[in-house]
Amino acid sequence: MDLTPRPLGLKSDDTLRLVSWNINSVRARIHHVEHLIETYQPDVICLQETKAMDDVFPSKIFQKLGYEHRALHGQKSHHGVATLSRIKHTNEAKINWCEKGDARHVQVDVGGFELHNFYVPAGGDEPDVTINEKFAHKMQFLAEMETWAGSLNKPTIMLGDLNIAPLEHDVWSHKALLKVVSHTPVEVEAMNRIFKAHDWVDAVRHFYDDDSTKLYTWWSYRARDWKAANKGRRLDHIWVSNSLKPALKDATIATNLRGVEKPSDHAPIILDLDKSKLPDA
DNA sequence: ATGGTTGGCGTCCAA
Repeated sequence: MDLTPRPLGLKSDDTLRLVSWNINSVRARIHHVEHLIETYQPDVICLQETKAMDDVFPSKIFQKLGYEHRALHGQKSHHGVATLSRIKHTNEAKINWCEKGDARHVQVDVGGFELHNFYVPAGGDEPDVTINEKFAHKMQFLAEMETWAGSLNKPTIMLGDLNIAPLEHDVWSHKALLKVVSHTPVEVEAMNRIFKAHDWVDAVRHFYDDDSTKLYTWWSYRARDWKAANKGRRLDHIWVSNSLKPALKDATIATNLRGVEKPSDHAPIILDLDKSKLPDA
């Protein structure tokens, strides 16, 4: 079975290509980044779970590959996000979600929109806020995102590892996962509230709008054969303001990068935007 | 079948 939803067409000069990828350690997988860049030539790369402080982030390698503009929000051992760009970005900022000091967000202005790169807490094993502090943290994070989304007043793209698979066909088995953190109704409802708090478009599902199409971005390391089992979940997302909808060109999930040696457990997700239909930068 | 694997300044934790 071919897991790639649909290959992207050749990248043309009028395309702005965005990638979001939970890389699970940027240092362990720097060659995978090089492979991603060779294959797709993205203009902007948003990474999550970089697991590296800014002083050990492989900035020189990205510089050499043409990503001169970097917004790093790193943390030792855990979390960490980074937005790397070939085009100039401005107004770099970080939000301290849940007042925990975790490196789970970085934003920039680029390409005529605000770009927010997120790593939402996974939430632990037990979907019960009264006994699982990690799940309580996840729910609080989502509540803060709802308020944040309601306050947006510019064309915005938000993306990253949101650690929720909202739709029935965003998981391999809706029924089997109803009580599994990432697909519980309480999480999906919280995600839907964020979706309603701003005029969002789910930019990846937009190109596969037949809701019966299974789309996954993550496959557990624990499966003997991830591809054969194909018990995936769509945990990674790109949402764009409705005002940016005319610029949407194509999207895909780069499952080839889940199949390489020592892969991340997440595949990159890729969005192509029509530069001529974006607001002036 | 409640297992299984991965990365990190790590000898367990979080994912």
